[in-house]
Amino acid sequence: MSFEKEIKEHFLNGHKKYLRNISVDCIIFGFHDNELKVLLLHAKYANQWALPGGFILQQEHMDDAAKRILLQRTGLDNIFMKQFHAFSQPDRSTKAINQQFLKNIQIEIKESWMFERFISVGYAALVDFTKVNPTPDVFSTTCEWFNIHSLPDMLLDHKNILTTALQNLQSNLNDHPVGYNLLPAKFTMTDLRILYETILGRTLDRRNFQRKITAINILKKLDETKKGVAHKAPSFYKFDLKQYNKALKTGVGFDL
Amino acid sequence: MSFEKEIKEHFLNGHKKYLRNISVDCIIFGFHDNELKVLLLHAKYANQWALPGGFILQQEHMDDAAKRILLQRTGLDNIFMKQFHAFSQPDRSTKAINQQFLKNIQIEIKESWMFERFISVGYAALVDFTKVNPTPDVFSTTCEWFNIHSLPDMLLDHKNILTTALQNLQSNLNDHPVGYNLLPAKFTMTDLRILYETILGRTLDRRNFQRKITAINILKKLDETKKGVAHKAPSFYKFDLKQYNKALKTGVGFDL
DNA sequence: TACCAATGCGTCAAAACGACACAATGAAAA
DNA sequence: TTTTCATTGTGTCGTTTTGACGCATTGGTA
Repeated sequence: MSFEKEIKEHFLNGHKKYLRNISVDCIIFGFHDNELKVLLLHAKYANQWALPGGFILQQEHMDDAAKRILLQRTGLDNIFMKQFHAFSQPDRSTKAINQQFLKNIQIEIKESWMFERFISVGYAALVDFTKVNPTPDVFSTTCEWFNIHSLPDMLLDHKNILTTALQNLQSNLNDHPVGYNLLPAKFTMTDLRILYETILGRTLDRRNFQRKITAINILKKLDETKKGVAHKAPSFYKFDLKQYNKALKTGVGFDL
Repeated sequence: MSFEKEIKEHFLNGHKKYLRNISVDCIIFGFHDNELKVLLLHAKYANQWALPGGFILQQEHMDDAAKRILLQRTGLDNIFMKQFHAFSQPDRSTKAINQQFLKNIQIEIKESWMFERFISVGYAALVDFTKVNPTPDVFSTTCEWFNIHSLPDMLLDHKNILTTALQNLQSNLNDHPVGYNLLPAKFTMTDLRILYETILGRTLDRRNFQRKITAINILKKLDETKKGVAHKAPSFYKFDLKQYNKALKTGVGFDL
């Protein structure tokens, strides 16, 4: 199917394939160069950046829709995603943007489910930056990482969604471990601490952090040390996946 | 408009008034006789109990839809409600129940937006039991309070939604104060503690509870004491609403 | 070979916590 | 009227947790 035909089909008959008035937006966090980053798409012609998003198939669980979108944008599978909020301001409509989009590719459509208001449910994911292959969707030109402290102008309420996701991540940090998808398989204690510091936006005492994080028993210290670093060689750690997942579910009660 | 006409209009043209494929369910908690209760509706003909729910008007914020539903079922206004989760299993459809409902009132409708799948967003409210005037909707026969420990069979996944709401309430209890809508304006320390114990499902040390709850500074001790009680007359307290709301927003970090 | 920055482990005082003691209260019982 | 007694208000005490920081060790680098 040609691009034009595909778009036309989506605008005219997409509502048979997808649920109406509801969409999913994904906040895909990555960690690189000691910076927390988020993956954004550049919407064609709108000249604005947007969260990767999509719709829910008629017979699809919303969690699966979010994972499908993540897979399409990053190539990553089997990533833990968490729904955090539904955004429902009455003016959440991309009608004008979609009409401009259609005008630019010279397709004329009068009525479409895509012109209606959408309630969007936000899903957050934490992924390994290095494993991601950023792939734009048909409505976008590029797909890029942004440092969460230098975000561009964004579509609709997407910046608000992103901020909410970040706050959610921060407030969950005390009860739920973080890092499995964000760090390489082997990492140093400093790597992990800097990840926590980056998410929280403040420094943590190196020695107290080590005491607390080891106390919750989600780490395995390896015999191996990091080579080729100046000064004392730090030990490598890896996550005890069984304990890690247990902690994810039941929660750990520790304060950083 | 007659009942039949109203129903027919709702099934045939409701999708012009409301958003499609998305609904709101309200978990309305009340506190009475030292028991945590929840308000349920008895669905006509389905012979099952259900959460009070409804749909979102085309130009309405979902939060407002939840408040509108709460007002209609309880007569209460200005109550703090919080969205806690969106439920999206593909089999969330009341098609069979709605068709049975229509058959019983002898209305024949082939196609309707009401037969489609709905994603439902759960909202929780904590209300003053004594101020509630339970009012069933057009799809229900009665509206009653149930102790959360003796719930009846419920429609679809409503029991799961309710359980999730309760867990949410419990896990928020450490960070956010509770009680303003659940207790009378003046209450004793024991009243408040029993509320906390009821929500958490476990006992709390009377003296330590008092120490901790006073530490977060949301209470004002009144000069008045409770009259007509056997044994020592306890002081009345009321919430310092300014501090209470501040604590609701920013969170208090205390462990019970 | 000396330097030096980062690591790993430990210390210590202050605060928080759980468990519990005890006097004060005031309606009910004797 | 006096005694009883469940409940309240406040305080104690030993333990644990917390935050802040000291210091010897390590291993590449100057």
